[in-house]
Order: sequence, then structure tokens, then C-alpha cells
Amino acid sequence: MKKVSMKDIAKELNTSITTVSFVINGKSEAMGISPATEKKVRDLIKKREFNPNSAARMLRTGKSKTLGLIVEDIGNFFFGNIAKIIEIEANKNGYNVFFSSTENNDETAKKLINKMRNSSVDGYIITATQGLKEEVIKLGRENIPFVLIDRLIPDLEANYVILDNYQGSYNLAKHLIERGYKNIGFISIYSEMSMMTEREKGFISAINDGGTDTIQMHSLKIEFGSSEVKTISMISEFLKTNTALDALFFATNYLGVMGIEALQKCKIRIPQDIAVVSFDDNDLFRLLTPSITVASQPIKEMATKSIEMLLRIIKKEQKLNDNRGHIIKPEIIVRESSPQKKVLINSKH
Amino acid sequence: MKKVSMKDIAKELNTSITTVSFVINGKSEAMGISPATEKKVRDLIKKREFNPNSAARMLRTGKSKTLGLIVEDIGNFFFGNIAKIIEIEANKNGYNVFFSSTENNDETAKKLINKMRNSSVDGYIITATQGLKEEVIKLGRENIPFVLIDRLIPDLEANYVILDNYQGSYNLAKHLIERGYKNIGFISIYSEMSMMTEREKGFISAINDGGTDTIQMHSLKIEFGSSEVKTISMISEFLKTNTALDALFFATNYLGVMGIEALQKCKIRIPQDIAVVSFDDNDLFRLLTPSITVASQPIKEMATKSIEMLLRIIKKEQKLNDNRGHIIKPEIIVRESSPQKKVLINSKH
DNA sequence: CTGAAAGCGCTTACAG
DNA sequence: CTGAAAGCGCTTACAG
Repeated sequence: MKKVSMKDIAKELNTSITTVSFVINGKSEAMGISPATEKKVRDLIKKREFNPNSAARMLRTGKSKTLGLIVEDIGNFFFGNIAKIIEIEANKNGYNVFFSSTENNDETAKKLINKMRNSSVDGYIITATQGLKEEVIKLGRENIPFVLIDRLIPDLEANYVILDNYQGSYNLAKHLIERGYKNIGFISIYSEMSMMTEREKGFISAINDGGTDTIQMHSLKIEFGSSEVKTISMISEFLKTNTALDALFFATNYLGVMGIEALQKCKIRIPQDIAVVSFDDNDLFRLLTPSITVASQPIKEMATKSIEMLLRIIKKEQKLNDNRGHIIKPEIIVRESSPQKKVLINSKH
Repeated sequence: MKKVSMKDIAKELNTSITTVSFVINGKSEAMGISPATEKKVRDLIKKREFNPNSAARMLRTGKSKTLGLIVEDIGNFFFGNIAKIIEIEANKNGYNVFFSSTENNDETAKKLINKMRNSSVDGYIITATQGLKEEVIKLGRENIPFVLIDRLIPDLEANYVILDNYQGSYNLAKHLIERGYKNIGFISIYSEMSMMTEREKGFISAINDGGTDTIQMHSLKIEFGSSEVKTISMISEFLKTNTALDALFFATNYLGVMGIEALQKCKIRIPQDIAVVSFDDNDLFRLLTPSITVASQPIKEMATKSIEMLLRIIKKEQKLNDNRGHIIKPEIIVRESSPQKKVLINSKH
């Protein structure tokens, strides 16, 4: 019933704990354990189903073989799938993964980081919240490896994997303009996070580069964390007071989902009455009738790059916080919600 | 730079490690530490930002304050949201959570359980795979608390939180029958898991209780883990060879999603040509035009009940594997995809 | 080639 | 009221 320890193995084999430890840690050869001894040890380990006690190992080595994954919301399509890939890769490399959701709340995020630090995780992958800078700087000072994913922290050197939000937004807006839309509603949330500010900048640049025609931009910003009901009613209100709109640009996945709900409630048809595009792909956008044009984040690439980078930093193959990272290109997937605009008076194509 | 330990705190205060330990573990009163000493210790702990080394504590006590969450796929809406709630509840109770996805693969699941056991998790919440019985029995023998979620293991006494799949399926099928549908396609996957067998049983019972009219059932079973392309083409094939169908019943969320894609490809309209219902709700089903009638799983209730039960077992407030659990009632959400059937005289085909 | 032993940082039974 | 000390199960420098 009691768990077997290295001592038990050593005793049963009439050898020393040292020898058993060397075998377990693959140091037999380097330490000159005879193949015969090695085999004896291995066989008994298997027979007794011995597994080294991780707490003891952790206490001794200071390494936990555990990673911390802090995302905004694990229940979300994007982060859930990021998490899945990260966990699989971590597992392949002998790591377990703690996870948790910040819900974009600073206090929660700080608590989670500290909670995990007390469990001595070997490294973090973090989706930052707005006020997390201090906490993350502390990690750096203590030399704890971490990689930022999805968003940067302004004025902080770090390792990161982010989307090229500017470019994605620019291209998505440009797509609308090229298709003839001239009164575009930009619906986003109040946020200082690079992710959101870059999307806004990209959108505005595209508008300014709009060419010969003047493109009008109408902007609606929603408080982060507003309830679904509130968000939908704000979007509905926006639609009612801006009747000239011929296209909507949703700056996030969930705004897009709620926006579509608002449009349905207002009996505004896509794309006959208004064109729609959104950041982030999901099942809904793909299967809806009409399907929705999006800037899609390459989830697999983002997850893989971030865990690979973190493992490299942990193994000291890469320096921590050397300000190197990956900027992943989003893909514009054109679907039915943004057809060439039918021009009434002017020439048609 | 070096982490501060209890020894450092004790030395600086000219007291013993014992005293510090008692304060930290809230045993001051029971052990008769004077309030003055207690305060001194607490203040210094805060000042030095001392945090007990979890590895040492774990080695000493054998408790890790860590839970293991093993689900089918964390990237999935249902499991992702289950995970989120479980993590929040666990955190409130001082636990960290390891997670991983089995992808419904036995070998993966076994490996994950063992990997987590070596990290001495204090308890598991497990979405079982088909051949996991042995492994789970082992946990029981070693007195490691666990709660099965979403599916039972046949002939195994355990603690569990599952959906009343039979009832949900029965009610969903009955809804179709009551609305006048008579040729219903039942699309599910090959599986011995209780979850799937119960859904099939519920469906068949509803058909048999169908009343005066004879209800025809047509069944399509798909190999688990078939690719999306394969699944869609199998469903398309099924639709082509069963032209008499007037309704489809999808036994899982993702079959429903792929089924809708198949219907779109085949240019079969919902609900004019065929009615559709599915197990599990999601954004897509809610927002699609037409929206899809579903048997919805109360995610929050399931997650909360399972973590509460696990914590009770860990705290020995409930016996492990006493075969007690919760059977949660699904809710039938009627939407546009299953309207009252228009009856045309009698024959059409 | 292999072993005895220190020490990682805690908790707790025991002693005073 | 408080302290000295054993021991949880490992890893590894040192000795032979």
C-alpha cells in the first residue's frame, strides 16, 4: 500500500540509493554504472512500479517540471485551443501545465501568477492584462522565464508571440474599401492593450489610404466586461443612430458574435443592408448564413511558437527577455458577408 | 536574490522555526503563540515577501494542493467552460489545477493520469475514455480521490456528475415526434460509453412511445475521430440515400456542427426540407439562421457540482467511490429548426 | 565502479 | 509559551 521509494529499490537490490538515482536520471554511463547493474535496477523499478517522488526532486533541484498558463478565458475558442496545443507540447517535453483565466482582471492575474510562483512553476505563458507590468517585471528580476502571448505590455522588453494586429486590421478594412464600402462602423472596446490599439491604428490607416473616395468612419467603443445584454443594446443603439452605415468592422471575436445578434434583433440583413467583417475566426462565422469574412489568427502556429520559445528559455538556449518574439501574420478569409457593394447610380463592375 | 525561508524569518526574529511554522499554518492559538509574537512574525513575513516552499511542504505532508483535470478536449466549448469554472472554484479553495486533453484516446488518458500522479495531485476530475477502467480502479485502490464527469465507466462504482442523457435524448426526440416528424435520422458515433448508449436508448424509447403513428428511425454511426471531411461526406451520403427523412437528430455537438455543414453543401434547407435538433448548445446553434433546437447541458451546474464533490472527498467529508453522484437534467431549448411539420395530404415521395 | 552522507525547506511530536 | 530535532525522498559532491 505504501509508495515505494528509491531506498526500497536500493535495499532490495543490495545496492545504494546513489546507484538507483543515477540509473533513473540516465547518468549510468557518465557515472560508470555497469550495464548489468543498470538492467537489474531498471527491471525492479518496472516491477515495483516505482516513480520518483516529484516533491522531493523538486525540493532538491528547485525545478518543478511545471509550467503556468495564464489566459484571458480558457472557455473561449481561441484560448481553449491555444491551451490544448500548449499542453500537448509541454507534455511531450515532460512538463505538466497549470492553467487559469484572468477574465482580463488585473487583481486576478496577479494572484494567479503569485499562486503559481509559490508552486514554483518553471515558466509562464501569459496573456497580460492592462496593469500587469509590475508583476511581470518582478518575474524578470527573479529570472523566472515567461513568454507573453496575444498581447504585449507597453514599454516592456520581453519574449512574446503576438498577432500582427495592425496588418490584420489594415487588410480587413482595406478589403471592405476595395469592395466599395464607404461608411464603415468600427466597433471595439476601450483598451490600452497593444492588441486593441494596433487594430484601431490599422483600421484608421486603411481608411486614410482609402484612395480617391472619402471613406467615413464611425466608431463605437464598449466598456470591457459589459454584459452581453448591455453590449447588444449598445450596438443596436449605434445602428439606429448611424443609418448611413454600409459596413461593420468588429474588432474582436465576441463583439462580432454579439453584433450579429444585435443585427438579427434589429432585422438588419447581412449583407443586403450592411456588410460585416470581424477579427478572429470561429465555427459560427464559418457556418452562419451568410458566412462572415474574418481576419483569422493561426492558433496552432501561435501556440507552438510560444511553448517552444518558453522551453528554449528554460533550457537556457535563449536569453530571457531579450525582446525577441514572433509576430504572426493573420489571414483574411473572405466569405459571404462582404460582397462587392452594389452601386446604384455610378458605374457597376 | 535568494528566496527567503522560514529559517531566515526565525533567525531575524530570534525565535524558532516552529513558531514561524505555527503562525503560517494558523495554529498560533491552538499552540499558544502570544499575539505579540504572532504579529511580529506576520509583519516580517509580509515585509520579506516570504512564501512557504510548496515542494518542501508537499514532501513533508504528502499533499500537493493540486488537482488534475482530464477532459476530452479543452478546446471544445463544453469542456473549456467546464474547465474555467472548475479552476475558479479550485483556486478559491487554495488549489492549482493541472489540465489535459485525452482526445478520447485511452493511451493518452492513461499516460496523463500517471504523469499527474507522479506530481502527486490530491484528486482528479476525469472525463473517462472507453478503456480507462483499470487505471481508474487503480486510483481507487490507492485511495486517490476522483470524480467522473460527463461519462460513467460501466460496472464501476465511483463518484460522478453526469447528464441525464437518456432523458435529454428522449425529450428531444419526443419534441420532434410531437411536431409531426415521422422519418427521423439518428446520427451518432460508435461508442460503448454510457453517454452515447444512453442517448441512443432515449431516442429509441421515444420512437417506440411514438403513439399511434409509426415513426421510422434511420441510423448513421460514424467512427470516433473521423476527420471533418470524412464525417461531412458520410453525412452527405446518408442524406442522399435516405431521401424520406424529414428530421435529423445529432447525438453530439460537433456532429451537429458538421451535419449543418453537410446540409449546406447538399443544398438541403433547414427547416423547409428537413428539421434538425442536436445535443449540446453552442453559439453557432443559437445564432444560426435558422437557430437550432437543442438539449442543452447546464455547464455551470455540472462543473460546480463536480469540484464541490471532489473537495468534499479530499476533505474526507464524503466517502470515495460510494457510488454517489449527480445526474443533471438537460434543458430542451426549442428554436427555429424544428417547427410544427406542415402536413401535405399524405404522400409526397 | 559504488556507497555514505549532507542538505533542499518544511511539519510536527516531543521536551521543557 | 517556545525550541531542538527528526524525517519526508530525493540529488550530488566527495570519498574510496
